[in-house]
This record gives sequence, C-alpha cells and structure tokens, in this order.
Amino acid sequence: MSANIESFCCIDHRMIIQEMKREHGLLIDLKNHIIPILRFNNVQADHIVHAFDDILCCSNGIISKIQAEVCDGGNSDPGIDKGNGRNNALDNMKVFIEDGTVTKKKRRKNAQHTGSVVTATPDYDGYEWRKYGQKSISKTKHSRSYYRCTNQKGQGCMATKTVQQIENGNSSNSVVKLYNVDYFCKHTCKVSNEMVCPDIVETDSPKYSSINDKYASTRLTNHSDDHQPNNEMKPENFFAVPDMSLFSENMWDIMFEDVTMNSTFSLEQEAKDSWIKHQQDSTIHLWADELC
DNA sequence: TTTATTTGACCCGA
DNA sequence: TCGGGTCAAATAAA
Repeated sequence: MSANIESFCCIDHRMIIQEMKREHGLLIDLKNHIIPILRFNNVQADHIVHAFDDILCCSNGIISKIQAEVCDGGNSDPGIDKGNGRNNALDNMKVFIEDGTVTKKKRRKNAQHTGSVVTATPDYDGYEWRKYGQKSISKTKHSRSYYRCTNQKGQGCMATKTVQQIENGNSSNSVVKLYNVDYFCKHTCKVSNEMVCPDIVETDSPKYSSINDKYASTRLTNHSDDHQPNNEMKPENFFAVPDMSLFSENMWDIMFEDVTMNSTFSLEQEAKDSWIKHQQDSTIHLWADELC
C-alpha cells in the first residue's frame, strides 16, 4: 500500500496537466467551429454556447487546481526554500522597524511562483480574489491586473495572481479571449467547501455574458477541504473532488439543465449515465496510464 | 455606510 | 535607470 502511494507521488503530473490543456484546446477549437454555424436568435444555440463555456470554465478550474498543487509540491511549509534560490514572498512583505521608524518593505519580484495557466476564464480557479492593481506592461497591448486572496486580511493568506490577456490568442477568428494567469505564493487560507464559480466568461459577444450571469451562482459540490493535505491519494482527491460520479453529475446538470428543461431537446437518462461513466473512465484511465 | 475597484505614486530588483 | 509589483487615496457600486 505504501509502495503504491510512493509510486503515485512520483508521477509526472505535468503529463496530466498537458493532457487536460490539450483537451481544453480541442474544446475551444470545437466551439470555434460550431459557433459560426449556429443561428444566434435560436434559444438552443444559446444553450449550446453556454454549455461550451461551462465546460471550458470547469476544465480551467481543474487545471488551475492541479497546477497549484503540483507546483507547491505538497509542501505545506511556506518557509521552505525549494532550492530555486527564491526567497519566500512573506519575507519581502515584512514591516521592519529601524531606528524607531516603520518601513513597509515592498515585495517581491522574487515571490514564489506557484503555477500559471492560460485560460478564457481567469476568475475561475476556486478561490476568491480582490484586485489591487493594474499596470500597462511595456511591449504588450493589454494591461496586467494584480489580484490577492480575499482572505489576506482575515487569515493572512499571501497568495496573489496576475492576469494578462494574451495578444491575438490562438486563432484570429477565436471569439474567446485568452488570459495568462500567474500564481504566486501558496494559499494558507481556509475557504468554504464550495468551489466558486466564475462571474464572467469574457467573449466578444455580449450575448454570452448575459447567459453566464444567469449561472454566476452555480456551484459545484465539493465535500473536502481542498486547502488541506489529503492523505488519501486518489485521483478524485487530487482533483479536489472526492466523489467523481457526483462531480460528473453536477457537470452534466450545469451543462444541460436548461437544455433539457426547454423541451424539444430531450436527453435520456441513459445518455446522462453514459456521459458520467465516460468522464470517470477517462480520468481514471489517465491516472492508470501514469501509474504504469 | 461599507466594500470593491481604479489609478497615480512609490518602491524594489535587475 | 527602467520595468514592474504594491500601496493607498479617490472613486464607484451595493
């Protein structure tokens, strides 16, 4: 048993992230192919667009979570230098008292980089963030936004992230804006058991944002405290979703709830079960490949 | 009134 | 010296 855990810990998680990113890219491509042939005055077309956005949204969240965990290396001690020569950001944020004067030591260019992700939904990563700055960056068209964890005040969580729109994206005809999100410092806060769904999925079409507003309060069930080390090294725990079938079912409900409610587009229970099983099998298969 | 965001200034590191 | 990260006052929104 312990041998299994050890081999599990030695998995090259980058492979998993790579595969999920590939899947994400394929979804974007698929969406870009389908959207142009949809009739936008059609209600079902709206639902399809929304379904795509939700899928992309969810996969982004998972990728971000994995990257945050992997880059952290499972080390819960924020003071440990991982050998890359970088100092902990906390050291750079201390308030020093010298000769009776208080000096705020501004941080951080060397803050611990804990991950990065390219996403169409930079707001969606399971944490709540507060924007504290925006800067135009030289030689780039788009400004960079700076966010810190909303629990910095209450719990002293020093996690921050920067969000910058990628110029031109992957394809010129893409309707999805892509953002590069860089994460710094590990979250030390405890958050609620529910993952936070995005407020926005930015696209070039105002139609999409109105659709997504409707779903802004959607929540995915998550029974574990994903900020704490999880002793049971199962795939579903790694994804911070302890019950994969429940997670898949929630995904299905989010994706097709309105479609099924709005009649003509009827989806059988069998199809739902099949889809959920496929999601579970895909995930477990991916992990099994890594273990072998 | 409280909370969140914006934005110019300040500061640090390369 | 310059680029970029953060602060904090001003402003907007709830």
